[in-house]
Amino acid sequence: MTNADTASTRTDAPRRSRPHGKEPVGRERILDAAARLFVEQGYAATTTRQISAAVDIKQPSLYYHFPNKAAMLKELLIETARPSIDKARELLADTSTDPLEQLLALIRFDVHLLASGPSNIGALYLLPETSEPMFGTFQALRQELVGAYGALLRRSIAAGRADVDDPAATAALLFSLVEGVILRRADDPRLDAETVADGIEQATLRILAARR
Amino acid sequence: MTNADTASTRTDAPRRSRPHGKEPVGRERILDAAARLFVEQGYAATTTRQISAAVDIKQPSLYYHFPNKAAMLKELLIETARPSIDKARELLADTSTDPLEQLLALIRFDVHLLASGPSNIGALYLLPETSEPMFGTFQALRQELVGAYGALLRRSIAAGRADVDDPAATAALLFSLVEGVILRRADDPRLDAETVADGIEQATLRILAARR
DNA sequence: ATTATCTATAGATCTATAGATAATGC
DNA sequence: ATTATCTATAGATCTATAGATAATGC
Repeated sequence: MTNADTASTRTDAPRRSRPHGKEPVGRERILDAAARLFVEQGYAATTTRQISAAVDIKQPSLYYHFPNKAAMLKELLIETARPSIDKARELLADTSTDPLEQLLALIRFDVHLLASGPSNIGALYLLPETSEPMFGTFQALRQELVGAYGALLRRSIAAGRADVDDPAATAALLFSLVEGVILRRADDPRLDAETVADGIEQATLRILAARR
Repeated sequence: MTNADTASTRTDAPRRSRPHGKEPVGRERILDAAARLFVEQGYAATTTRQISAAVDIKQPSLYYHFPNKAAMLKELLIETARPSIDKARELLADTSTDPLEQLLALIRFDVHLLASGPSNIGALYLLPETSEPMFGTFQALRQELVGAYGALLRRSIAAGRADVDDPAATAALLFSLVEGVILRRADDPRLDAETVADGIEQATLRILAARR
């Protein structure tokens, strides 16, 4: 990661070998292809051969980049959840801002993440395989995110910015409202992220009996 | 299906043969076992051998009851969606009742369906395989249900019982709020159906700026 | 005769490993 | 020497069909 002393040419791309006259495929392109296929067909129904064909290499060549198929899904799950987690931690650390606005910001951030990008990447979260112990790191991150919704909601209530009966249940409900974007996008792939975010923000304000 | 003239004994169970001294397994028990496995492991990851073992028969014996594995999922999807569809049609046909109360009744009905029962049966809806053309009948039923949410919401607005900007988007949002129960139940298997239904009803009333 | 099962198995995969090899960078 | 690929293949499935057979109901 420390390539400060390699900044010699115009490009800062890592210098790698290029066998057979082509650029090496690299983990990223493989993960992109795997993500698309996992989302469309599911994890178990996607074969390593399909993934390799999508990036134009032979099936066993995948194993140079990943120890096994599950490692691809694991990396995808964690990398997809990472931005939300980072955002949540950042917001939680800042106690000088209106917590209701922070909660709304986190919700908008997550909605954009789920409603943007070429494929419905959030659908990875819905794969039945994600509940297997091997993906525990991802599950923990997702629970941390639910926890952040709860914490920001409790702070909002304490600040007199929101009024709900059961904060924990409401946090879970808001979270499922956000993740529901995955389902809505599956039903209608042309959903506009901004429009959906507006609608969910509006609904959130009403659910919390809040106004800005 | 016409067994009116077979009502001779105390039991009205269909008379079937019982090979090997045991009761025949029957489609229902096979479907129950398949549902549980599909929900836990996913469709593709569940083998016909696992299903047959769960009902204590050999793998090829399944093919006496079903032409193939997909037929099991197809029947499960349609049968699981059926009660909601029936309820929705019944409500839509009755134009003499307050549409807001009808919408709330449909929502409660669906929440109970998704939050009750021993296994998270609604998780079948989230399987990536459901989007394949072979399950088009199920997809159509599910869209009919979304349509019913929209119709009842528009009637509620027309009756001055609800106030929202974008009825179609709000209907989709409410629907995803209800289906979100599947995700919440996956996170916390001990969820109480009645409590969840109360919370979602409360949230719905606020989202619609309605009161009873 | 019908129902519901069984055994045996064909044929088609699928994941992952072993070992060879070509291009690259030092 | 290292990187990133390839070919060949082992070993383990997995779905579905064919054909036999035992229990049942008429």
